[in-house]
Amino acid sequence: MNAIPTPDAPHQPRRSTDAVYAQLKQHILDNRYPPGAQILESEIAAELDASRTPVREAFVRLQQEGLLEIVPRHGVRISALSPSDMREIYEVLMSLEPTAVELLARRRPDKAELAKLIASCDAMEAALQGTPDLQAWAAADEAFHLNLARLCGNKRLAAMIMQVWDQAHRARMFTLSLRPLPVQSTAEHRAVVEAILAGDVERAREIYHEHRKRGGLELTTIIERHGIQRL
Amino acid sequence: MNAIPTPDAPHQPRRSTDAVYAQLKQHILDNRYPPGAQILESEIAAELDASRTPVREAFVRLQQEGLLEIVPRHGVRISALSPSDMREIYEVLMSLEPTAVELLARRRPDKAELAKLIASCDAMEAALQGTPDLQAWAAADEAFHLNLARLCGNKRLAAMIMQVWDQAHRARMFTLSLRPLPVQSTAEHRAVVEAILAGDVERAREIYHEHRKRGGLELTTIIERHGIQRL
DNA sequence: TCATCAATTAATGTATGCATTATCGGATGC
DNA sequence: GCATCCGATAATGCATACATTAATTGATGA
Repeated sequence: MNAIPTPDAPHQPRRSTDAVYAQLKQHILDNRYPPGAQILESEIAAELDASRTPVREAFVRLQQEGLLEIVPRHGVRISALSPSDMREIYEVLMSLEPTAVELLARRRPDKAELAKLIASCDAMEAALQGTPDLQAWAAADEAFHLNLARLCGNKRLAAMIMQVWDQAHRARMFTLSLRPLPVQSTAEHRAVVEAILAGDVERAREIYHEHRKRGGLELTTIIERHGIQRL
Repeated sequence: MNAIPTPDAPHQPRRSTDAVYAQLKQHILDNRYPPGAQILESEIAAELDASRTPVREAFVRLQQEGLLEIVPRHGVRISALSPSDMREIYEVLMSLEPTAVELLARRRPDKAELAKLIASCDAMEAALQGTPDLQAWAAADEAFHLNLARLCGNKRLAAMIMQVWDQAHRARMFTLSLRPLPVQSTAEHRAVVEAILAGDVERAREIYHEHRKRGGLELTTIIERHGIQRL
């Protein structure tokens, strides 16, 4: 009779599908499967020690996230980003991320709530001291934006930001060493946090919008200058 | 006269998964499966005359779209929207849709390009003449926003708008008869089109933002007044 | 009578087999 | 020599069988 069995303890049973999904996604983000590459169900299945069924389910999930494309009867292809795709991604981020900042700023969070953001700022600054560690900087940058999305209080918004962020991950990593040292970018992050703490919603939004706009421009400039067509 | 396998024209093989997905989605949007309902793989499979495999794939896709939830080992439940979910959805739309309008307006489209939007405006006005036809109005409203998303020139942005729009579909239908006659809303649509034609990017964006803001406020008011918790 | 627990039932998760179809290679004809 | 066609091969799409685990029911004892 009880139609809704609400489990009090949502203990997560290990599903093969989840493991395959997580590893496959990691491999794509790590550029282990290069963009445009065609991959086979059975290869992945053998590699991850699973059958084709969970692999297929993972494929469907990753397709929805835009990380690969399922071409019926042709197999699966890792998504490659064109310059136009990069434009799309940055347009979306320029829309969503300032909104996330605004939502967060409106809540008037205290320093404790922003601890992770502040830590990311510290890490970014540390990464630029002395010999710049671009990998470390990128990781801190990513953590900043991830936590910002999480903190905004809107799960859908957060999920959407993280989705396009993931889509652009490889492109960001690729252009990391081609762009100027992200000193300005680091300062902008710090300024956003301060505007949030000061309760200046409009300023926080504005700084962030400019930050994203500049970042997008920088990236597209690099792409054009190097004539990159797919990444 | 043999069919030469043209690499650029992939004739779409009819996949069972796609059919199951489309029908299942339609049934959810039509409220045939009520929110919160638990559904069984085998039931759907029998109903749509397929095996469980394509049904499961459709489930995964629909979960990614937020229309249902897969609770491991517990089955599948049709998503129910809480007032908080509605807030989230409108926050996302208030962010994305004005951006779509802005992108479209910047392109300086002519009347021909906006034909579908103008037709939707006409249809909305016609639906309010004499005895109001709310169903017809809602269909025209939906067509307007859908085409706007398509026209903005950003596929990712469009997909995101349509996704949350679908999530809110049932709630909109439910509250359709509870809200005041959408005369103001209809006028705002027309005003947006005119601002786009006039090339006034900022005004188009502003009108649209207010339009969405007012719509969200209206809906949340209704939800609160009626004490609706899930829909 | 109620609570607890074991055994049954049933549904999900996974593996595998089968059928369809795309790809590739070779043979044939011009 | 080149294009075309046919057959072999292999990979996907779907169906189904099996394993695992959750829900249910009945029995037992307090």
